[in-house]
Amino acid sequence: MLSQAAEDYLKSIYKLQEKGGKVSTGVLAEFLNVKPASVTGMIKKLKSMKLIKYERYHGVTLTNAGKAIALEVIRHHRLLELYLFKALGMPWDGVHDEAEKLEHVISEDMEERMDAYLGYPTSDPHGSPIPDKNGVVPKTASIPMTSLQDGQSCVVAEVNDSDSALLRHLGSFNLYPGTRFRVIEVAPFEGPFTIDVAGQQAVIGREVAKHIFVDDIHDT
Amino acid sequence: MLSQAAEDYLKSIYKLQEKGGKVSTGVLAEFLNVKPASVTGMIKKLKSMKLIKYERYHGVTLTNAGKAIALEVIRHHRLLELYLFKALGMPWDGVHDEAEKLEHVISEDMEERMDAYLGYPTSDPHGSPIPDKNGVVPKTASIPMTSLQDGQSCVVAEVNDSDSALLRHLGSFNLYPGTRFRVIEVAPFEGPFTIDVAGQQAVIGREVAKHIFVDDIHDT
DNA sequence: TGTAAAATTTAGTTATGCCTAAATATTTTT
DNA sequence: AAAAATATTTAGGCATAACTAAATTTTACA
Ligand SMILES: [Mn+2]
Ligand SMILES: [Mn+2]
Ligand SMILES: [Mn+2]
Ligand SMILES: [Mn+2]
Repeated sequence: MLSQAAEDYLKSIYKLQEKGGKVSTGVLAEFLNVKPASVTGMIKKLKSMKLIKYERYHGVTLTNAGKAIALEVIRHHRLLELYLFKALGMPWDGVHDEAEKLEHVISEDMEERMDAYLGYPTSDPHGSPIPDKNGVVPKTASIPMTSLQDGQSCVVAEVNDSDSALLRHLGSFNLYPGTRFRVIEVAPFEGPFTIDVAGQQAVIGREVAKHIFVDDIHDT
Repeated sequence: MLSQAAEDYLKSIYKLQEKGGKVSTGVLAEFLNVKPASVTGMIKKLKSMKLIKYERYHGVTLTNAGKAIALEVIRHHRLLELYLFKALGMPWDGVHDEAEKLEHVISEDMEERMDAYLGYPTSDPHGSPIPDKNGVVPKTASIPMTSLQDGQSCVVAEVNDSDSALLRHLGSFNLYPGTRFRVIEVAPFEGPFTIDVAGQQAVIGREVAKHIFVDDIHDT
C-alpha cells in the first residue's frame, strides 16, 4: 500500500500537470506546503516505483500507473465531498478538509456504496468532475469568469474548493454550480464585476472571479 | 494531535483494563500485534504525555486524560460501525475494519452529524455500547453464553466484532443482537450448544459461544 | 559569453514507530 | 533462598517523511 504522503504527491502532480505539462520541484513544494528538498526525496521514491518520470533538475510527469493512482485518489476525494454534502448535510465549505483526510483510508467497497447512493454522480459540490471507476474524467468546458464581458449571462460551472472562506463568501451570493447570473458591469482597469444573481446584485472582485469558472454563455 | 498509533494504544489499554486492572506490556503487545519492546517505547511516550500511569516492569493504567481519549476513539469507532451499517448498508462483518481506519480521521463535526442521523444511538451493530459525547458508557449487564443451561431462553446482547468470519457464521444462524434463542441442549464434557432460533435449530461450538454475550434469561 | 541569480539536489539531522538481540528484573519452582 | 523460567527493558537498527544548510546545476541577463 502507498503512503498517504505519496498519494498526495501523485494527486498534486496530476493537478499541476493539467495546467502546465512538466511539474517543477519548486511548484510542487509550494503546492504541498513542504520544502523543495523534501520534494526531491519523495520524487526519487516515486520514480523508483515507476509512478513518475523524472530527470534531475527538469521536473516530473506521471506515468500511466501514477496517473491511475492520482485519479483514484481524486475520485475518492470528490465522491466523499458530495457524499458528506448530500448524506450528512455538511456545508460546501467544510467538505474539502474532511475529504482530504478520508480519501486515503476508505475501502473500494465504501467508494462503491457512496457512488451507488449518490446515483453515480459526475461532479462534486464545487463542480469538479468525478473520475469514473476506470479513471475516465467527464469532459468539462468551462471558462474563467474573468473573461466575461458586460451584459453576458452564464452559469457557474466550477469553483475552487480548497479555500473555505472563499466558499462561504460565494455562498452568501448563492453562487453555487448551476446558478445562472448576468454581468451588469465590468469595471475598467481590471476592476470588479457587478453581477445579477436571481434579482440580487453582487460585486465580485477580480481575485475572487479568478476562482470561478462558468459555462453556457449568452449575450443579452 | 495524537498519532493513530498512540490512539490505538490508549483504546487497547482501555479495553484490556476493563477486564483486569493493570495492563502488562506482554498482553498489550499481543493485543496490538506488535513486539513487547515496541510497547515499552510507546508507553514511555504516553507516560510523558500524562495519558497513562506506568512503573517499569509493573504495567500501565490510563489517567483520566488518557481514558477520555480512549473513549472518544471508541465512540468514533462504534458510531462509524453503526453508520456504515445503516446508512451505507455495509454488512456487519465488514464495518469493523472500515471503522478501524476511519476512527482516527473523522472530525468532531462528522461525529455529531452521524450521531444525529442515527438518532443518538447507544449501541453498535455488534451490541457494544456507544459512549456519549461526555465519555459516559451506557451500562450493559450481559453474561457469557457459555454459562447457559439446558432449556434457558435468552436474547443476544453483544458479540465480538473483530473476527469477520465469526460474524458471518453467526449471521448464517440469524444470531444478531436482539435475537432471542432457546438452549435445547448443552452437550456434556464442555460440548457444543444446540439452540433454537426462531424455529431453526443450530449447533454452536464452545469456541464460538465464548464470543457471544446474552441478556434477559428465562427458564422454560 | 561569462557571471549573477534562481532553482534544485545532496548531505546530514530529527521524530515516529516499528524491529531483533542482549541485558535485566520479576516470578516461579525446587 | 537460590536457580530457572518468564517478562520486560535497553541498545542498536531500519523505514518514512519532514527539515536546514551547503553544493551544484540551470537560467537569465549584462
Ligand atoms: Mn476538494
Ligand atoms: Mn490528502
Ligand atoms: Mn469494532
Ligand atoms: Mn485504529
